[in-house]
Amino acid sequence: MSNFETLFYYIQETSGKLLSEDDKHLLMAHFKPKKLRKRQYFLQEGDVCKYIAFIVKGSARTFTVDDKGHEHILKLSLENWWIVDFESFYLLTPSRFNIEALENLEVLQSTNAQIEEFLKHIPAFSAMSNVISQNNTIATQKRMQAAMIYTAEERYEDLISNYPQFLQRFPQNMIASYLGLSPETLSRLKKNSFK
Amino acid sequence: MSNFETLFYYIQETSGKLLSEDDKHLLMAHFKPKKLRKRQYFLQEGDVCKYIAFIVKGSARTFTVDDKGHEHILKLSLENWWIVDFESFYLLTPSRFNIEALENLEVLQSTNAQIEEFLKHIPAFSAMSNVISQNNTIATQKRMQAAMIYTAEERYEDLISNYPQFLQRFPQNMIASYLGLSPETLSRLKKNSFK
DNA sequence: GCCTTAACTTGATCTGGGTCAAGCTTACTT
DNA sequence: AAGTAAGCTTGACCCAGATCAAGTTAAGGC
Repeated sequence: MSNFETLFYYIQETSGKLLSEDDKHLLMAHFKPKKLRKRQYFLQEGDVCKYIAFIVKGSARTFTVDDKGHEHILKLSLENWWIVDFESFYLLTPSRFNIEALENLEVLQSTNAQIEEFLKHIPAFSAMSNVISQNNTIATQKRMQAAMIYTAEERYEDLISNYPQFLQRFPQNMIASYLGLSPETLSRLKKNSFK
Repeated sequence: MSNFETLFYYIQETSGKLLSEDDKHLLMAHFKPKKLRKRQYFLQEGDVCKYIAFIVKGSARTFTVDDKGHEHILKLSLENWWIVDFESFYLLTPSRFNIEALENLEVLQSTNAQIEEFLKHIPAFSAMSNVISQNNTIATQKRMQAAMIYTAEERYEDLISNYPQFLQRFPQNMIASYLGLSPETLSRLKKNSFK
């Protein structure tokens, strides 16, 4: 499956609508393939996030660095996910986040102006956008709740059942940071859960 | 200003578009005014959230109860906010949340099916919906980040500068729960910040 | 206006998870 | 294949914020 076929398939699956040939040509004209090597940055703190990108292959992390120089991972992303800092992308403000490739990364990227065009002219794209924002609202609410109520151990078990791929694809210290834990705590927690 | 005028004004302000007379009639036909007395529930855990409501007057809290019987407030809502559990509302699943009036509450409520109609037929409504979901995405991302990085004190100061009305309208123990703190901790924290 | 209940404060103590440090393992580099 | 770096584990210690308890203030109900 080519990069674009992956995107087309994703849009149709998510929206429940078909793309016409015209739709596909429009998407192909305005989504640009881009490759990043492991450790390269898709977005750097302080820059405006000009692009939104669809991951065709590889993985990435979105993180901030606090005053003490500690990194905090807010999001881990795999194939068929979007990477972007929405705040910066919509409002054109400098981003507070970094987005870094954790493996060699292949994406299809586009700008805000072009996305507006897609939303206006491609019904499947606009339906997809609604579905995503709906899912997103639900997921963040859940994660919020999880962060408030659950202990470290419960959050780890939650991750295992909701995103088992993460354990294969991301090093443990990244998972720890994503869960808001120190690497040491996650290590100990795993040991105890097998007793 | 009548209940509906408040809603019309809100939609126009948020969307940046005007409502036609037809639009207004459609809204008036399908948003039902409802009053709840202080302590009454708009939504109870386990029920499906059939309505979304626009607060015309009063305030509410969205909270869950954990295994130990402790309440956790996820959201505090005032005039010109919406109350709903999106997950339950969209997916028709039983809600894990309670939504309770903290003051006598006047809302305008509508169902999922009717909202779909508004989105289809009223451009200002659909634009408003996009703006809200955009703001929502940004706000939750910020709150997520805040929860991961900031100390209790920093989160409290953040609340003071972002939502100063909250201090007037909500009792301190509710604010503590919203911030993920025990009432005792918030009390101590306030004392120290005035030293 | 009195009484009950809810909200807030203050102190004493406890604990989950962080921090620091050192050793161990796995995996890229050249 | 050896060398170096990155990731993981384990132990000792520490601290922010929770919990428990008791007293104080404020506010709704009749």
